[in-house]
Amino acid sequence: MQVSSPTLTRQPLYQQTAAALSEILAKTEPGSFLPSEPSLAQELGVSRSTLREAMRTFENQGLIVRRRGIGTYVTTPPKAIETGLEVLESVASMAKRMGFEVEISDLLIKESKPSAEEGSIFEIQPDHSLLTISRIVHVDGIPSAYLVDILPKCICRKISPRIRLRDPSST
Amino acid sequence: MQVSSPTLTRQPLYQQTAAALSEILAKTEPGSFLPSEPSLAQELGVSRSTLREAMRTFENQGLIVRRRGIGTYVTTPPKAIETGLEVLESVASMAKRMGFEVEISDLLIKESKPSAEEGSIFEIQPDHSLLTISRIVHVDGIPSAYLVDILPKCICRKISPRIRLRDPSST
DNA sequence: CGCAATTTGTACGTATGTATT
DNA sequence: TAATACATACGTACAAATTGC
Repeated sequence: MQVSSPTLTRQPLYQQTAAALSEILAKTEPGSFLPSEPSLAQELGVSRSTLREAMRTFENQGLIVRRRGIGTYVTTPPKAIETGLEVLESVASMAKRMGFEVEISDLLIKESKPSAEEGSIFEIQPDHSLLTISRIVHVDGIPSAYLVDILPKCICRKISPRIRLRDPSST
Repeated sequence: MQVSSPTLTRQPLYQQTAAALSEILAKTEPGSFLPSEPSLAQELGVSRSTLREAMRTFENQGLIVRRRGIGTYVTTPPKAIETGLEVLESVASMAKRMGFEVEISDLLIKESKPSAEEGSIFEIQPDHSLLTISRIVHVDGIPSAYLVDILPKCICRKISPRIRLRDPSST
């Protein structure tokens, strides 16, 4: 199960490996484990580093889960979809990884108080603030996704300590 | 500008490097270039691989842009925020990278026809379908973000060829 | 136009750390 | 304790893109 002939280098080896890996994942029962990295690498004829680079994609997408000391198993897919979507990975990073040109436009950040529903989702007090971040992702120039993230302002620091909002009144 | 003493290994070296790099980024004028990877690596006292692993975070966040043959420069931040937020990287991958436990719940995928506004955003025909994907991201068990992605169904295949929707009527 | 220098991207091999069984 | 599996880290080499000569 070699990945490709060494002479054809149109695509990076790790992407070719990802393609081959994709077929293996498709044939693997959800919940069951993949072979170990060394054996998989040997089977595909690539180094372990390259294999791991290829696996990275699927891990980010949440299609596989890797556990130190245990192994790597294929995720049980969510009910609504057959194989994974970008449940974990963002559309932007996914497209970028596949070699497309990615641009962000219409970035908009709003601060607001939670509605009743939002309050129940996040289990926060009504006086806490929510941030709503929306933007449009362009893939190779065409608008391809409209993304909205809603998250408590307090969480924001935890996840991304570098964030610093300007005074909203100045916009 | 060494990253840390070699004996303290509480945190992976590339994360310590990311922290050090973060300070460098903060002191770097937006739009200007960083030193080359070899020199930066030497300055920080780590290998180029480790430095690149550290840079990966910021690249995914869109804080830096790397150009082969040119160099790496710091992004001009969007108007609304002082430093970058997860404009490119999803909340989930960011949190995961920082070592938090990440779970996805309440995944919901709806198919619909575009509204007038949505049609103008995506520049598609009214008979094309839109997919609305929503889910809640839990970081270390607490609900931390509500994410909504809206994208044309036709785009979906391009970005994520592995997606395969089930018959909506069966849900 | 080609050629060389610079810079990031990819790929490999090896060694060691850490978690699980 | 030992064996296994993934995680991290290093060094090296070459490929590919860009710039300047």
